[in-house]
Amino acid sequence: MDLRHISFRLLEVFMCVVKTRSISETARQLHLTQPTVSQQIKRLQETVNEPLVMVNQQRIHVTEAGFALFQTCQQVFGHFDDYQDYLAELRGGERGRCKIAMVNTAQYILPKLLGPYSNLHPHVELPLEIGNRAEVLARFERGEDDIYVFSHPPSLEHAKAGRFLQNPLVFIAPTNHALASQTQVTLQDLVSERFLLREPGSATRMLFESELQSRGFVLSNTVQMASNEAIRVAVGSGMGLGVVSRHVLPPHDTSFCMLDVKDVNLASHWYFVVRTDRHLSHAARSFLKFAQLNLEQCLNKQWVTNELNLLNESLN
Amino acid sequence: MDLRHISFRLLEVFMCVVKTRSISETARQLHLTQPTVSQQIKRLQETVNEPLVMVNQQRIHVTEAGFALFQTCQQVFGHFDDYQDYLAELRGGERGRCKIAMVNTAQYILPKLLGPYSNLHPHVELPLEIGNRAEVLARFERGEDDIYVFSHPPSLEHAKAGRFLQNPLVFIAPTNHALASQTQVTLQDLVSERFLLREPGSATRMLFESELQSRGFVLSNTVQMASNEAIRVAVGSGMGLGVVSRHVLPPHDTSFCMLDVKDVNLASHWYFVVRTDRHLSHAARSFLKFAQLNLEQCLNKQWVTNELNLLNESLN
DNA sequence: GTATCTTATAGATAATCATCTATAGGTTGG
DNA sequence: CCAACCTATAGATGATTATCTATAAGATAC
Repeated sequence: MDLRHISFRLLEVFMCVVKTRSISETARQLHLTQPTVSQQIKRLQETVNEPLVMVNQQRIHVTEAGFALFQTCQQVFGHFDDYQDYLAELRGGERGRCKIAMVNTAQYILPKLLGPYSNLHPHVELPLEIGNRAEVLARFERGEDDIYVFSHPPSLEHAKAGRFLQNPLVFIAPTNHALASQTQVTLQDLVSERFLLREPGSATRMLFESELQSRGFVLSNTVQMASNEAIRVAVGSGMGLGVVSRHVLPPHDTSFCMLDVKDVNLASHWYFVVRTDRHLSHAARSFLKFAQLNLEQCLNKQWVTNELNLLNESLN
Repeated sequence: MDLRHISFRLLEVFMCVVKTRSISETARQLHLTQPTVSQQIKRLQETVNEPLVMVNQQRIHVTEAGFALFQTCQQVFGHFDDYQDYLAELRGGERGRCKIAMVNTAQYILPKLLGPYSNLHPHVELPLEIGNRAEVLARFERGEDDIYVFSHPPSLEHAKAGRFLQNPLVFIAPTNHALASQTQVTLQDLVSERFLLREPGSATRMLFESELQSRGFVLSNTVQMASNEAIRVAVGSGMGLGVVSRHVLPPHDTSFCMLDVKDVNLASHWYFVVRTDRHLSHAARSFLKFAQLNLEQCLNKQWVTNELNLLNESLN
């Protein structure tokens, strides 16, 4: 039995014949002519190499083999119906996967969106990738994920981006540091301090360094630390100063304080970025739509910059 | 999603791509060229209207929808594999149906074959139809069954028959009847007796009546009875004489006896009859083969006339 | 026995399919 | 950077399919 050239149409016709017990009636129901149906059945029988229906007195008798095939077909179509349902859920964003790659710092704010979304769409998988800017950029280049979260989006040749949150960088110092109580601190006041910085691939570091460079400053004393937490704790312990995203700082930690630096504004924004040359999963679209509508509820309104409507519209 | 024009071949190709994660490898395995596979996948995706695989860095990534379709296909092919197995059993005669229509009298002997056969092939359905000759003949004309059991087969224009058992008709009388102890009884001695006969459609009756007619006798006193058992019991009770198949008589009943009629030989044979213009089920073939090989073991050898080899050979 | 229904067969045709070859444009690994 | 892969696209072709119309032949019903 060579199934290869059997189409689902053929099975559909066969099933209708079994159901109606009539070639002519099948032809009428499926808007075919009677010879067409006769011939289709004949071909199916030749493929299966077994009589499936037998005509007796103008009445169709389904053989054992025919009935068994009918049941098989019912199950097969059942599976495809299930698949259709699955697709519908997928397209509705109720099911599927939305792979998000984000830079380290984003992990302090994105969960505030992901949590509510996940509660609303429990069947959507949300695998997260977290890395520094360089790593996420590499993933972006390879198109490994659906959504990328950057502050400062990469080249947008094959991508679109939408801002959704301010990302103010602040200088932090130990509470007992000399500069802590001073107002109107300048960059000049800071460069001689020891700075605790993330690794070179980090966006925060790059932003800070480009500011320094453009203003002709060079740090004399830096220590590299692997994470924002490490920096925060180290600063709290008096090891030096730090530059971190405002979002990284827990609200009630008194072991450090923000400096009032007057001549530096390292504000940037968080962007959702998607590639335009890759298919975007329905779940990802669904998440971005959700973000657009729920940013203000999920995140501190103070920082929200909701430009996702533009992004979402351009994705249609 | 219009499944109608999707062939199983297409699904096969798709499954291979999912398994190998490679278009080229699939082409090699299925003896196709790479563009063919590419295009097939493309067509499938257009039909489903959803990306199923995505190519990234020369590596194929299967989407959610693609993997779900793969699983659907696996199940679908599983069902067809099951169907194949079922067909194999059907063809081997281990499964299926063998519908047998037999004349009343045959029910005394056929079960002796059916029992052992059924034990050997427990999954074969053996629905039996029992009627008098006229009724079975009507079924035969309409081709309602696989095998018909007749004494004296009908016109063999669209049928073949094979003898398998003698069917001697005997005259029975009450044990205390005057003729019971007489030897060399003649037909002439009998015609004035009251005869208990089956209905006109019965083969036994027809055979007896044609014998009477050809010899110019007419029965003067007949009573119609519905079954062989009724006749046997009525004869035992002294109600009259009977003509019945030898096989109908239980071995140890002393309420009646067979007469020694010298000038009448109403012997006939049982035949298995099958139509040649209808498909014969594998189970029916299997049963006839079984009968050919086991007649002597299942039935009293004294009466067996095994000509089923000819019938079976002509059915190939 | 005729009108009406059923299925089967033959012959024709346009659409579709399954393929191929040739080619182009990316990736990867020395 | 080149050779060796990978996949995608375009264009061509023969085979197969899905249809149809016309017709025949058998069954049914009044």
